[in-house]
Amino acid sequence: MESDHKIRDSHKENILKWIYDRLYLAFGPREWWPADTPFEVIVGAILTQNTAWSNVERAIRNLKEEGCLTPRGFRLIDISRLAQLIRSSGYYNQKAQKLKEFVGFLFARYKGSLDLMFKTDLLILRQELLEIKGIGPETADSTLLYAGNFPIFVVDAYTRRLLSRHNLIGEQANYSSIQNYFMDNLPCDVKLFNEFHALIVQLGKEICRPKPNCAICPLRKLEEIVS
DNA sequence: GACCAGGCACATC
DNA sequence: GATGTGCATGGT
Repeated sequence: MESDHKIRDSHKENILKWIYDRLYLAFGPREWWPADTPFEVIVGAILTQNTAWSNVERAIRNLKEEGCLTPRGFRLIDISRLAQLIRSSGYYNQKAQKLKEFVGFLFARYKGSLDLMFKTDLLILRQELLEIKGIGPETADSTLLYAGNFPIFVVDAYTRRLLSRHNLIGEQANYSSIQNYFMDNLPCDVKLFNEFHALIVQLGKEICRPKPNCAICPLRKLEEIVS
């Protein structure tokens, strides 16, 4: 029984390694997250919720031009002005509120310092982030991995789609079960988690979304090894 | 003009 | 616990 699990687990491990290798070969290092500072990563993670990244880029550009893309800048800026600057990212009233919630937390708990915040134990900090209104599991994990360099796997719509399309997870799989699928079957490595998630997003954006084109998909032979 | 995009909170049953 | 709904812009 236990050996059955081991066989299954090593199979999963091999599939994940296979997927990673193919994606890395196809797309190369992604060098994520596309941002200049950890704070910009967090802001981008909130702004990209259910929104195309191109819409977020415009918002980030506005924030930089305004010179307010810092914890202190966000603390001081009027929320209606903030909403106006991030308008292109959609849901701008909600997102302005979320950004204010986050910096409110950052100052109340960590004196406005991300360095201090990221000195906290991973699981404790993750829980704290999840308690902030507007930060759910994906935003929390993006923050932890891409801004804080913590070894945690980010699950998003692309990840879910990839696994369910290839029948690697059930229809009903929730966030943490998908996250565990990766983290239980991969070495716990920040660089690997960073690169893998970025590659999955690249696959979704470049190959699957524009027009599903299996002929050029780097994973087109996946079915053959998933048996 | 419909449909989609790197979610999340909240209401209702 | 599952399911539905509001939030909103810009690209295809």
